[in-house]
Amino acid sequence: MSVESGQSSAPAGVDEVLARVREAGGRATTSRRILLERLFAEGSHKTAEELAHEVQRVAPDVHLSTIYRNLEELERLGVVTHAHLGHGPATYHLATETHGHLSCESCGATIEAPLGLFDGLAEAARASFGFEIDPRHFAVLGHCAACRAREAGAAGD
Amino acid sequence: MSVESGQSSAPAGVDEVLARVREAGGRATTSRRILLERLFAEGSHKTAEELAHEVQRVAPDVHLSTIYRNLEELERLGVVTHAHLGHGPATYHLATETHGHLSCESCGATIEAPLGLFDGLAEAARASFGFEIDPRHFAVLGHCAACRAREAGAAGD
DNA sequence: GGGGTAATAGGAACCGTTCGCAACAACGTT
DNA sequence: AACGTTGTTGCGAACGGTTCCTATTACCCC
Repeated sequence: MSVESGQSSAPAGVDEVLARVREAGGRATTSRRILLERLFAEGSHKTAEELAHEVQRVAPDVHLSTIYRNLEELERLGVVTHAHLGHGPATYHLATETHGHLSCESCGATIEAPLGLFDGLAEAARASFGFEIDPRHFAVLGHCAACRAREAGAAGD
Repeated sequence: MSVESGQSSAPAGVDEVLARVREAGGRATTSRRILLERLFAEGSHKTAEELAHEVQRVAPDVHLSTIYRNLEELERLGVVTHAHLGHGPATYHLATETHGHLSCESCGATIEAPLGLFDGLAEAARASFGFEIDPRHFAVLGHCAACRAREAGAAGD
């Protein structure tokens, strides 16, 4: 059971995505192009607002709601995914970057973990409940090494 | 490393909790008592709004913000915890009921999983990143057996 | 039972996100 | 290259969930 319904492998560039957008009956608008450029630029886990600011540096009139709408559409096309890393806004990144998330409840740091890390839980959940976990959409919370050290040392807990 | 910091074991009844509230300089108000009665009544994973409705059946003037404030206070005292089971509002339950959560992205069903289920992931995360997971606060999302069967059959995916 | 103060009702404010609408602009057609 | 179609945009209002503010209430200690 692999993930291959509809869109084959994810496109490697802005123009390819825009071509796909047009195939789907959409239009290659400037705001969409600029947003895609930002998404293809390095640095994952950007919130809609961060992306909006980046886009607005180039095209100041692009509205936040446009960012949301475009992200939604790109997600529908399988180009983009979002992840919830804890409280606060969702973060968006290219669907090509596939990984799970570990997010520190103390400092907010996020670890991108290979999906293999979750195999143990995946098997256990499958065996016990027939439940198939997906560690990509919601992060698994906890405490990172640094914060654990700090907390253990300080509180004497 | 067990969980035993601060407050010893959780109290077993409304009055014990109220006693603890008073010890901490708080007051045993009626809204607080009624809320606690609702929390000790069976049925976990209630949202603040659901609890508000239940409380208001007895005391119609209790305001939602009061519910939130009391839940916050009770959480500070270690009596109550909340969990995020996906999108939507947080759910609250007594801190005595300790378990992780598996939540279905398709149907929203929530499985209360014994913490042992997460041992595999816990070890892997510890070994790879020094990260200590906490599966209680945020659910691990995925797809439950029923939805998987339905989706596999229907979509032919 | 009176005084000090924690807690309350009520509502406004907040954040992240979605929606409705009139104006716009991308694209295929001519 | 102008045209019409219609997907898209900007804008603001609305939304759900939660927190904050303020005057008033009611607990509790004495």
